Parts: sequence; C-alpha cells; structure tokens
Amino acid sequence: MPITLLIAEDQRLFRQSLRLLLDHEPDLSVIGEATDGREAFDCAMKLKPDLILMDVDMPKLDGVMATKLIRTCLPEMKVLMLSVHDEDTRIIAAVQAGAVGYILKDADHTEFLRIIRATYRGQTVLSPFMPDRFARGAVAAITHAQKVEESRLSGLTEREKEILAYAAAGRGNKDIADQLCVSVDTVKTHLHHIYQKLAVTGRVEAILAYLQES
Amino acid sequence: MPITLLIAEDQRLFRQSLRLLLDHEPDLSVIGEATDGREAFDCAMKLKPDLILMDVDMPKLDGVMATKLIRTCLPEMKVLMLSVHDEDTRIIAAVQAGAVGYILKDADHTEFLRIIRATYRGQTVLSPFMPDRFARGAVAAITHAQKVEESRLSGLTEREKEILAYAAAGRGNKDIADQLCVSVDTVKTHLHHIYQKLAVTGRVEAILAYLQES
DNA sequence: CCCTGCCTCACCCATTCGGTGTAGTCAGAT
DNA sequence: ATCTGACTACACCGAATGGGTGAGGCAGGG
Repeated sequence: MPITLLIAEDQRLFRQSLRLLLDHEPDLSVIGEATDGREAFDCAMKLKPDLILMDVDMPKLDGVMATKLIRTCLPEMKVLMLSVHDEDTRIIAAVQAGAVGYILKDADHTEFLRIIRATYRGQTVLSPFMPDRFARGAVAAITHAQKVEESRLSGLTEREKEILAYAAAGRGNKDIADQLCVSVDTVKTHLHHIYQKLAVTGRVEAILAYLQES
Repeated sequence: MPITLLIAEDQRLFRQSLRLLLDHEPDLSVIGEATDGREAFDCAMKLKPDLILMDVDMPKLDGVMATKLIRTCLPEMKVLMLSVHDEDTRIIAAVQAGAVGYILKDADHTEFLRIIRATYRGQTVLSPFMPDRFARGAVAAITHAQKVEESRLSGLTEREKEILAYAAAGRGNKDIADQLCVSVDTVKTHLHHIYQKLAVTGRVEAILAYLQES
C-alpha cells in the first residue's frame, strides 16, 4: 500500500502541481488537500494520512499552529514543513511544535521525493538547502522538544485535548460539537473539566495555556 | 535621573535579591515588580519603565507572550529576557517578539549590570554565556524581526491594538474596561472594529491572528 | 461484582459576547 | 469652515458561553 499524503498549501497552483508530482509516483498517494491551517487540522483528524506536507504560510492558522494542534491529538503524526524563505525562523518553532522535518520550496524534486520517503521511514530530515546556522538551531530545537513531555496538558484526557485543540483553532462550541458529532452540552462539559484541570477561568485563558504548554 | 526598571520574575527570592542588587546601584531604580506575565503587561503599561527585566518562565503568560503584548502597545519599550537554560529555544522567539537582548541567570553580576546599562543605551546585547549556535540563531532572528513591519495589525489604531493585546492576555471585556477606565460598551465597540478590520468572526480568531501576525 | 474514570447528554441560570445603530467630542487635515 | 477619523458611550437583541448539578452507559481494574 502506498504512502498516504495530505497536502496543506494555500496557493492553488503550487498545491495542484505538487499533487501531480506526487500522484505520479506509484508508492505515494495524495488523499487530501487543505488550503488553510484549519482545514489541515480537520483533514488530518478525519483522514489520518501517513505524512502531512504543511506550508508554513497559510491563512487562518499558520503551519506552526496547525502542526501544534494536530500533534496534540495525534502525537505520532508526521508533519513535513514547507517554506519558501530559507531563513524563516518559524521553521524552528515548527520543529518545536512537532514537525519531523522541513523542506525549502526551491528544493529539487528528486530531493523532495527522497525526503518524503525518508521522513516516512522515520528519519528526521533537514533540507540540504538550509543555511548551516539554521540547521543547528533546528537540531537544538528538536532535542529540546524531545525531552519536553511534562506539561499541564498531560492531565487532560485524549478527548479533552482534542476539544481544546478545536477551541484553540478558533471554533465555537456548536462548531466543535458538529465536527465531533456530539451535542453542544458535551462540548461544554469537556471544556468545563478542562478549565478546572488547567485552573483557568475561561476559554481564552485555556487556549493561552495550551499554546504555551505545547 | 536613574534608569527605571521593572522586574518580571515569578520566583520571589530571586526577584527580591535581584531588586536588592539593582537598588544598590545609584543609577538604577526598580520602580515595579511583577510575578507573572499578565502583571508584567499591566505594570509596563502603567509604569512605562526604561527597561524591563523579563523572566522567560512565568505563570499565566510566559515572557515571550508578555513581551509581544507590551511591544504591541509600546513599540519602543526595551525588554531584556532572563533565562535559566542556556539552550532555551524560546529566547529566539523572545527576540522575535521584540526583546532587545537576553541574559542567562547564571551570569556574573557585574556582567549583568553592564548588560543592563548597555541595553539602556540602545545596544542589543547577547549574553557571553550563550552557546554559539544559539547566538547566531538569535542574530538571524533579530535581523528577521527587524524587517517585518507589514502585518494585518498595521491597519489597527493604537487604541485598538491596545484593546486586542489585553484580550490576548486573556482578559474579559469588563476587565479590559476597568483597566483602561472606559465603559464595557467602548471596549465592545473597539473589538467590533477589530473583528471587521482583521476579517475574523470573533474574539478567539482575532487573538490567533494577533499571535501569528506579531 | 463493584468502583472508577471517561464520555455522553440534559436542564437551568446568569453573564458575557457579537451585531447593529446612533451619537457626542476632539484633533488634524483639506 | 468643513470633513474625516478616532475615541468614547449608550441601547437593544439574540446568541454564545460559563457554572452548576445530575445522570446514564461503558470499559477496565481490583
């Protein structure tokens, strides 16, 4: 069975040509496309691809935030960041958020495919086009991110973390309820528990805590 | 007149001894202390010190977030970050958020004082105890942060940015109104304008936009 | 078997929030 | 002198949110 991929990229042309390139490979299968961070989150939750190709620059939620949300609910999900700028400091933040690698958009396509397959096999790949000082900063970020696991979020159940991630994506209770196919009251109950566990007074504070502790 | 300082540090003992050290210097004057990020934000707005010594690790809002909020309202405010860990990747994020320098907590106290004065004079100081690869990453972050000025927040008035910063700090409308000594309705009006300008549907989305675009 | 934790749903009530409209003041620009 | 934009404030309404309480189903461990 082929490697299933999700493409999250807001530029239509680039996204589509990327899909063409990837679908051309027999061992790769693009099972979904998202045009913004929120969609990326939704699709990831529903499709559970093997690997996500995530652009850094996207509307609504940027790639870093989306990665953070996805990894909260699916800690094993592999996210490969795409960036145009070779000095985008957000890629370091992205790696901290759980991305397992990144590629510059001007990478060679064979190199690109190689990195995708290597990432799928579990390797953490740094694009060879990345400036040295950035690579080192990113490596430090990776090792740093690895050892961090004891956060306030640990006390939350899986379901609660999921609800919180949706809330942090900017969705209302009704919205979350529809997405998860439960009643609004259930969402409220979960949030109520979350507020208690995080010792916060409301929605915004909980989201802030989430963004900091992840 | 002495350099006015604000100390934002949650550990009481460290904060107080720091204050002793600083008050001992005739040209330095600690005019306020904060024990968490939110307090730091409030104090900065009210006291407008020459320089803020901001710990990275703090409850409610961490130093990075607090710096971001403060710099939104007071773009010229000088913030000096303090960190225990010499490999804390958040200091890079802090620099991006507007911090003009950082010091490791195990720095020598004469070195510490030297950095404070140098920072006050407008220099961007990197602690000599900082590992090389981090210093370079931070320098890159600084140059990167400098050239970024065109964000969606530009369209907001000063007052609106201020209101949004308070909201992003997790405060409710009533709370914001009290802090700024205006009515709740005024706060709501501002927020309404903010939602329109940012093209978002509500509070949480506006805060997310703010956190991304700053 | 029983207890516990988790997920689910419901109901009530007070508060807050969002949307809309109206309007006064003030400063700066034309 | 007029206009524009910013800041302020108020009113009204519907929707959303938060807090509290209670409760049923269900799986896993003791």
